[in-house]
Amino acid sequence: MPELPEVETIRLDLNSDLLNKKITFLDVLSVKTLKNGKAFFVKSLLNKSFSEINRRGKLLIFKINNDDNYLLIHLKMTGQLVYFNNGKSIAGGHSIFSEKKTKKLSLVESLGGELPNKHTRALFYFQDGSQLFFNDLRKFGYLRLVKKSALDDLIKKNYGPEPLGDDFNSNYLFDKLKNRKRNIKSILLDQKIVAGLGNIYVDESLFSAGVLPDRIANSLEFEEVDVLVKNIKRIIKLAIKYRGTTFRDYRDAQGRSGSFSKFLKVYGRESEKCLNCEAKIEKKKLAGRGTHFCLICQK
DNA sequence: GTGTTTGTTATCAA
DNA sequence: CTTGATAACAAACA
Repeated sequence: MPELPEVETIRLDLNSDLLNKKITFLDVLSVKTLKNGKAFFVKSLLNKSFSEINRRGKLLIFKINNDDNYLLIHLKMTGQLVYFNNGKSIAGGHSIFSEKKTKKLSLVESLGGELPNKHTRALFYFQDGSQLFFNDLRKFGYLRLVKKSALDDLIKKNYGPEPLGDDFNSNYLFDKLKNRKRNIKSILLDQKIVAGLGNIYVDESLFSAGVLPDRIANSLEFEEVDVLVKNIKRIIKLAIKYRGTTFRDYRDAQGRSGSFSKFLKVYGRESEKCLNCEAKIEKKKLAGRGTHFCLICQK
């Protein structure tokens, strides 16, 4: 599922390729995917172009040239942004197929054939012939146009610091934890506390920090919080470097493919042997999520 | 038919 | 008011 590193990878790719290209055609195939009225949405974007693409947590923020509105795109669990330009393709987000199944497939095949397909919820055509598809199997993702003031309000209200920001540090997190009785995993999943972590990176960070996911927040010593923060930053940086875990682009010929999957130490390794000790990786449900951990390495 | 997958919000309870 | 826990959303797969 796209978390911060996957969304950041998409952002960087799109930023280098589709800025300032006029939108010559767009269509919304699933009205439910829009948070605005369709007519307003189409009218607001047609013949416009994006001047920059930013990100806050897992939310993509497209700035529009000469316009007050911003286009927000959230991929939620199964959203993808697929960009085609001159035969080269860039895909981002969650694949609807498992990794094993997609390995031998081309991009188009992995998406189930030609685009748009039955999961395409919106599409953009640009002046140079390039195309952007928003696919979302489960329809949790959305596209939304908002004014600057509304954008500022919703970010202030819903988003804590970026994990790689200087304002996300040991003192900050320790302060957030000291009066909380929730488990540490649910705290780290809370976007208001730190914006961008999801199930995979929380499990990985807690494992590397040696902290059990069901530890009560206020039971963590400062030293443990310090180690946790350092590991979150390290893992998020590494995951961005390797273009994310669920992200797959198919430009292997250009040598730009890469995946963080090979660095995963606990996520998806239920009942396999721990990479640090001889114990088996445990899995249980916590905070409503599949949660992976090692009983020996994490205290 | 059942359980599982998870980002975010709504809802309810304490 | 705050906090925390859980259901709901949706679709596909094992």
